[in-house]
Amino acid sequence: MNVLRLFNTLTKRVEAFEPRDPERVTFYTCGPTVYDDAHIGNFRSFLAADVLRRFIESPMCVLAEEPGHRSGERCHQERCHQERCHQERCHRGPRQVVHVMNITDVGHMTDDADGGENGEDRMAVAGRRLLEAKKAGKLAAGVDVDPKDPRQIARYFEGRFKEDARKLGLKLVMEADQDATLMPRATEHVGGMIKVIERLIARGAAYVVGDVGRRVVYFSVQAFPAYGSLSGNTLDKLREGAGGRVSAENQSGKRHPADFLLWKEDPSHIMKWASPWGEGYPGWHIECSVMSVAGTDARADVGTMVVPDAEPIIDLHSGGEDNIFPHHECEIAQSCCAFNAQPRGATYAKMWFHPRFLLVEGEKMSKSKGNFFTARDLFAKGHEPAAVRLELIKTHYRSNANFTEQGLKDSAARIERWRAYAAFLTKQCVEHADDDPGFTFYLTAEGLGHAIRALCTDLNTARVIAELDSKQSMDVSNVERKYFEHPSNWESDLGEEWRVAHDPSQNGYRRELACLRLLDSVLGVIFTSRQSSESVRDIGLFIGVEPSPEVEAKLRERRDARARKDFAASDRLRDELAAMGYAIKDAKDGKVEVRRK
RNA sequence: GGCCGCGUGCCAGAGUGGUCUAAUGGGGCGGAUUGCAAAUCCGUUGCGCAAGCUUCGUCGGUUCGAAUCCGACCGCGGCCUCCA
Repeated sequence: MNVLRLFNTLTKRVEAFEPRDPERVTFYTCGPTVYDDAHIGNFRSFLAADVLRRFIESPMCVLAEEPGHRSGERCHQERCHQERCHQERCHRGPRQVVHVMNITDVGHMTDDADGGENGEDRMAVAGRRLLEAKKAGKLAAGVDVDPKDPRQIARYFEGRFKEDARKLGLKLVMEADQDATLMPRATEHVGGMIKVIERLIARGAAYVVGDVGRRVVYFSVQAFPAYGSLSGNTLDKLREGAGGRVSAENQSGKRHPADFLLWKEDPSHIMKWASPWGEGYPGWHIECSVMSVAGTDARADVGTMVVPDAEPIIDLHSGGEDNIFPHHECEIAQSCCAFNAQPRGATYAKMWFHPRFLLVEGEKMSKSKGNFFTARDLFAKGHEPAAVRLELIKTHYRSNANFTEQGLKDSAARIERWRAYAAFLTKQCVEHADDDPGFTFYLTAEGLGHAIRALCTDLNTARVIAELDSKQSMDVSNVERKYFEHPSNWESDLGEEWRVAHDPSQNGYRRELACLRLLDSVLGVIFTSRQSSESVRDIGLFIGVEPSPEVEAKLRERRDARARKDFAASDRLRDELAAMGYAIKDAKDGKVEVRRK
C-alpha cells in the first residue's frame, strides 16, 4: 500500500506523514510579505504547498495512521478501495485540509537587498517606491493608495498577490475569498501575540530588558533545550553574526547571543501597537506561532490553550528553505514553550516541508542580473498562468529547479496536448462512442497508479507529468477543441471520478477522463478556464497565451486576407505577429492557433 | 568555521542495488502533411558494420552486481537573527 511519504526537515528523512486526525489535516504555510509583488521564486514555494494540499485532500491520497488512532477502524470499512489496506493502518481521502497562510503586513522588515539604507523599514521603502510610481503616473488607473499609510500599502500589495495567486490556481487563496480566517493578517493578530509573549514571560522563557521607552522583550533560547533541532544550528555551533546581519547594539541586551526579539518598544515606528511593554511592534517569528494556531483551530485561545505533552499543534508546516533558520527554529521554540504543558520533548509541527530556491536561466534570480520575474511580469508578456504554474511545479520541490523561457514554452505546449486529449475523450463520451479495442487507455491501465505512487513518494510531480505524456499515441491535431469547453469538464466531484475510474463496467473513455481529472485536481493546469472571451473563440485557440485586442485585430485581418487568397498580405501579418513574439499555426475552418514564439 | 539540500545524456528532468545506454518532454536529423510555414503524426538521436564497448560531478570503498549504498573531495544552492 502506498502511503504519502515526505522529506521531513525535522528528521532529515523521507517518512510517512501521519496527521493526528486523517479526516482533518492542519497545514500552515508561511505566506508573503506584502510590500512588493511576489516573484516566481515566492510562487514556486507556495505552489509546491498547493500541490501538496491538493493531493492530501484528494481521494487518491492514502495516509498512514498513528497506532490506535480514533478513526482507524471506520475508514477501513467504508472508504478503502484497496484490498491490502485492510491489513494496514491507513486512511484514504477525500479529506479536509485546513490550509492556512498568513499575510505579513507588519512593517518591521528591514530591506538589505535593494534598499541599501541599512535597515530601512521595508514598508517605508515600498511607500517610497509607490510614491515615485504615482508621481511618474505609472500607477494603474483607478488605484488610489496613500504611499504614506503602511496599512494601505500592505492592502494594495495583498490585493495584487491574491490576484496573481488566483490566476496560478492557489486553492487556498480562492478559499480565503469565502473564509478570511484562512489568510490571517499579522496586524490583526497583535493582541494574540501579546498574550503569547505574556505567557512566555510567565513561564520564564522570555525576559524584558531596557528602561521604559526603550524596552525590548527577548525569547530566551536557553529555556528550550531542543533549540537547533530543525536546522542543526544548535546553540554551541552557532557563530554569532556570521550572516553579517546583526548589530552590536541589538546584541548588547541579550542574555544569550541567539536570543531573539518578541517585542520592541518604539513609539516612533511606522506601525505600532500598545502593549504591557509600551507602544511598539512584535518580532517577526511570533506572528506565525499565533496565526498557525488561530487559523487552523478557530476555537483555540492562544492566551490559555494547553497542548498535552509531545502532541503536535499542527500537522504540516511549509515555507521557503531560507525560513528554516532562524524563523522556523524560533517558531518551534516559542510555540512549544507557550502552548505545551511540558516544552521539553514537545512537537510543534509534525512534518516540515521546505521547497528549495528557484534558479532562473541557470543563475540565482536577482534584479541586477535581469533574470528577476514577478508572476505578473510573465502574465503581462502574454504567458498563460497555467503554463507558468506547470513550469513552476514540474521539477521536484527539493531540487533547485531552473526556470527558463524555453521551459515555459514547453509547458504551454504540454498543457495544450493534454487538453487536446481531454477534448478527444470528452467527444467520445458526449457521442457515447463504444470502446475501441485498438485504443490504449494508458491512464486507466496503469498510469494513474504510477502517478499516485510518484506523488506518495515525496511528491514527485515530474513523474506524474511523465505519466501524462507517455504512451499517448493518438493524433490530437484534428480533435475539435470545442469539446474541451464542454460543461461536464468544469464541474466534477472527485469522489465520483475516483469511483468511475475504478469501475470496469464504465465506458473506457469515461474512465480515462476520470483519471485525467483526478490527476489534474493536483496539477491544476488542464481544466482551468482560459482567459479567452467568447469574442476570440471564432478566431482560434490561444495556447499558453493571453489574447490582446491588438493581436486579435491582426488575426482577423489575416483571416480575411487568406480567405481571398491574398497570401502576400497574410504573410506580412504573420511576420508582424512574429515580431511581436507570437507564432501562429493555421488550423481548420480558417482558424489559427497562437503561441509564444 | 558550522548546519542543511542538490549534482544524471545537447537542454529540462525521472530513475535510489540487477529487467539501466538510463523514463518523459524539448531540441537535432529523416519521412508524411502544408499556398509557404507552423503544428501534428511516424522513425531516429552514446560509439561501432558487427560480436561488443563505454556513460550518470571526481576519486576510492562495500557488493556476485552501483546512477542507486558508504567515505573523501570538487561544484551549485540555502541558512547562521528577521529575503520563498
